[in-house]
Amino acid sequence: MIEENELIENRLEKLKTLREKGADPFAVERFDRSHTAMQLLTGADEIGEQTVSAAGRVVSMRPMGKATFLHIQDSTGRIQVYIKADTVGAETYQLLSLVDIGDFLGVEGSIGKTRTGETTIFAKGFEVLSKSLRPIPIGKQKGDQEWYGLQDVEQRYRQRYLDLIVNPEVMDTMVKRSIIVRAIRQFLDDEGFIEVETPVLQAVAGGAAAKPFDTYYNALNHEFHLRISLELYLKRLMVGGFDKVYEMGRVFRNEGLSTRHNPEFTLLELYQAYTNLEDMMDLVERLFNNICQQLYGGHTFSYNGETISLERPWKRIPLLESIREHTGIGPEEFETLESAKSAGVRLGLPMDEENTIGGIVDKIFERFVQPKLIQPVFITEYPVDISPLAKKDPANPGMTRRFEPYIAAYEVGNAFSEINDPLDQRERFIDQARQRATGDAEAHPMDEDFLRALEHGMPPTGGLGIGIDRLVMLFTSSPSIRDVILFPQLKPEKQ
RNA sequence: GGGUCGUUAGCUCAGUUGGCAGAGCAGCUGACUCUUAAUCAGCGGGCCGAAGGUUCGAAUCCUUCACGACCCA
Repeated sequence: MIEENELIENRLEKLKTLREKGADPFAVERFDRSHTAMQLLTGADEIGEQTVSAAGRVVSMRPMGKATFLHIQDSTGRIQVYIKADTVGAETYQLLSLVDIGDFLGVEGSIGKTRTGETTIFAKGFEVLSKSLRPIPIGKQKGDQEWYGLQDVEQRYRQRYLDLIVNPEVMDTMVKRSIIVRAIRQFLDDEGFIEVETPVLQAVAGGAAAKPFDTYYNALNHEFHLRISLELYLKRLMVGGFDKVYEMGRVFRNEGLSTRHNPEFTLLELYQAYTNLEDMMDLVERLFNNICQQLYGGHTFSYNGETISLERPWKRIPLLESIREHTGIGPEEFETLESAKSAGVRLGLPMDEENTIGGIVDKIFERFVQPKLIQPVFITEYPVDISPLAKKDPANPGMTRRFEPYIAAYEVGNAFSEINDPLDQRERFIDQARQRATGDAEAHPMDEDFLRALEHGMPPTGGLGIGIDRLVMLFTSSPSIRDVILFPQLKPEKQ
């Protein structure tokens, strides 16, 4: 449905005329390109006299009577085209008056430079390959400073295709996202990991502290949930005999939206038998350096003006030590719930809803420590009550063998030596059920099927999870998760 | 969930104390055969997010709602 609008009517009229002249743009099926815009711009000298062809969207037009300059844009860049009535013939030239900014044009000609030195296709002919019936809000520079383009963030998200046409940095970020994902797969494949796929629809959604999306499967007459993590199914595979597995997939959490949260996001989880969390730290360091190498050719990159160095080894510091460092409150104050609460109150945090020591520690850390963690650091030793799937630390009562890597104040992962003691795991689930009963909707649900798997025996295993979206934010200096997701969640428009 | 801000032409934005709704870009008509997101002359284009209220008079003030951004929980 196209609403009445003068601009659209004009273009519909032009389309009609093109069709009458036997140049129906929508009848075209293919066009042979010899080069991309970038290849023409960088390789003009080697190309020499030969005839080239290129295609793209018209992004600017400067008609000057019987000659016209325009730019076409493809996924690699923009190149100028010069079309002269004498060269292409008067009849063909007249078709140009039916071309609008936004249309797709195929051009054939020779490459050269204009008087002012811009590399340009001097057209011998052209073809309209598709017509844009709605105006494209392509920006324009007037004088030194005035820019016009697509600014409205809501429209940029709802109509991302326009954003991609108009704002080149969006395409750039998404290409980097692809490079990162590819680097991860390549790295893990080279390390001998097997990529697997596990169910998205789950009867029990576990593996993380989050509320799931609920749905209903008619054929089985049963309620299901969209997964909130990959963890419990991948561990079942460790029971089954995989030594090294990973999955990179979409998970869903029924939570609010923010610059760091989208309800669906991409999670990488991997598990490696016979390794512990020190091995996972080693893997994280190597993986991040590998990504950085592929993106920027070294082990440093810039995040919002800060230079981040991924050089190994990264600093390691226990969670409670990091809190002491930044608040002066020592580990001894977190031994009882009462003193932990009073420490929180002393720091000015509301403590009404907190009912576990781990919860209070988490809150204080997030507020006072996390923002300071710019260079890479592994925070280690997390309290048992907020780590229901991590092995207890025998040397450190109340703590688990767990770490989270932080870079540029981002939590970029979560890893631990996995619990493989089914008796311990059952106790943790029971404890979580107690928290759930007191109103914590995010406490981990009991999962008897998973416990049964553990009871068959799982080797000692190191596990690691990495949020891909935040990783991309980190490596592309993106302030919002919406900048790294092509179609971020929005409320539907009213009809 | 709470707070702050935003929503005006296709796009980017002005709009004074409440007094005829504007500009640039693009669009249309014309001129122009090396322009630099051209230049020159002219012309169109609006449910001012929605609904209610105050007022002689509302884009502007008040209320509610919708959508979005940022901050906080």
